[in-house]
Amino acid sequence: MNTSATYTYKHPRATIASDIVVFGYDGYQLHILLIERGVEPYKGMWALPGGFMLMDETIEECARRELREETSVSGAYLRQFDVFSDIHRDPRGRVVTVAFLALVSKADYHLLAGDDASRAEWFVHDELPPLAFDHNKIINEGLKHLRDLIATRPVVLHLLDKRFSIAELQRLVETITGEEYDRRNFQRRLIHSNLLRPEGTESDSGSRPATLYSVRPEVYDDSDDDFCESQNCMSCKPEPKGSLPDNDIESMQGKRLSRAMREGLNFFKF
Amino acid sequence: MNTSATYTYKHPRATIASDIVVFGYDGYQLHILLIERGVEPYKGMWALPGGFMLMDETIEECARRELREETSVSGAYLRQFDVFSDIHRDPRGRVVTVAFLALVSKADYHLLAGDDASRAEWFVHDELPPLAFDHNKIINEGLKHLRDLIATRPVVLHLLDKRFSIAELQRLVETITGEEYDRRNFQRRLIHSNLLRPEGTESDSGSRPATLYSVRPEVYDDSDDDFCESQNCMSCKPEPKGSLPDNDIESMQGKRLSRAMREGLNFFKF
DNA sequence: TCAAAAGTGTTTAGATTACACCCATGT
DNA sequence: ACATGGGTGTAATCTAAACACTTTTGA
Repeated sequence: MNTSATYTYKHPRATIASDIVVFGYDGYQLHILLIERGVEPYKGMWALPGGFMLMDETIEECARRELREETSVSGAYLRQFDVFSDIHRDPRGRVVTVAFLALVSKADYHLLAGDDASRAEWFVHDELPPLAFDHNKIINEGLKHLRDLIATRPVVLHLLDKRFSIAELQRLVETITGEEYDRRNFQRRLIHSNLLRPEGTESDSGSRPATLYSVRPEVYDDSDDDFCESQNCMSCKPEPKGSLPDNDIESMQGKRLSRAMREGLNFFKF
Repeated sequence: MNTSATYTYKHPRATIASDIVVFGYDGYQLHILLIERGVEPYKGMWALPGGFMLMDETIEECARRELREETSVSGAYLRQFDVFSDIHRDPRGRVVTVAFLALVSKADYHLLAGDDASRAEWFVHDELPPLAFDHNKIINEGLKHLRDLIATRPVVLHLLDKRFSIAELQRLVETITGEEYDRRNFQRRLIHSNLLRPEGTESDSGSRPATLYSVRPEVYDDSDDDFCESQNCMSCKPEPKGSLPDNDIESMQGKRLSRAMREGLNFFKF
């Protein structure tokens, strides 16, 4: 834009930015997406994708744009989770950053560094390099938030590939919550949950191939970046009234489902 | 300060503010604290307490300061819950606001309007006057957040007076969640929860006086504006090892407590 | 002695856990 | 045929909901 223009105000103002903690899952390990900074400060160091808010965009739009520009990731599930405003958190001056969480399947993206980023790479979530700014703190809070979220909403599903096995999902939930669950109970719970639709089977594998599932599209409604608030969310309606999808509730060995199950919520609070 | 000084930057900047949704409970109804604006814009209209962030304070400090200056409320439980950044949300220009939740017992405060506020008053949470800016939206999100929070953390306890009856607590939980619970089950659950300590009884009442309780101080640790993360939180330790407080778990009619109960979490998800 | 709200005990439906077992595949 | 992980059935345990009943106060 205009490089010589300046902007003058009666009171000092901080700068507003967004930083995004992008979680990616590959069926085995939870990763975090980092960029190598191409400009000062902290040039050459790893950092979270993010950047300054423009005057004609909301902070959500800012997060989405920066993510796209710096890493080529687009269309991800995004959710604001905290604000960091320590006075000296940025050597350039007063910068207040709004932290976002993004959840994607690693398989969905080919990373392409751009803009202020000279590289963009996935790191296993607990093997991170030294980070610029207070990004370590931001990531820690992001992990905490993800743990909280998983107990309330089926957000983890965003981390899975289009088609996935229940074992993959279990590994994911276990790394996030830090607990272990009985393989067999976990399986039954999910198969009967009405959240998933079977869709083919694994190829190779050295053992019996697992059934692959996809998430019933009605389960999430991202229009508001939130779950289960649409009228069409079958998993959320107490009584679907009409005929049920494949997994007929009543046909299941005569056992009834828990309320939590029927509602498709509170899934991963084991 | 210096009234003629100006501040010049190379890029345009938004202003950062905080707004606080203060919830107050009086044993019967949930209230929200509003101020009458004493300055333009929206002069004379009701609004949330809040204001611009200064350069030498964090956004949390800003929220606390504005709350004190405009309403004289101090020492409340405060928690950031959302950021509002719509481009035209403030007629004065681009203002991004960080929304906070505050939880207090109405009895603890004598309101005293000050600063930009000409009046400060409590309103029943579902009988609010027309509000300035997008404050209606902020309050709605605040209520949603409170509902989410209550299922995860025992935050409601902050809304109660030092000493309270279980009936008061039940009314509170019911207005927040919008559900009704069996009085007797609710009672037992809480009495056996290990969260409360009996402390005298109600006076007058027209019927059998209720036992009053106070919250065991170990239950919350506000140092980080968060619960149950201190080493001293007895309710959170899986096995307190030593001797238990009054409410000995094993002595309770031989019935064991649920994990949720023992941990003192997930209390109000009925 | 009655109304009104506090508080206790017990039953039962149903949800979760633990675990034995069978199945399908590659080597 | 055996190792490996996928998937099913079921008994035992635990939890939460429903509700009858007793207690304590003021009028």
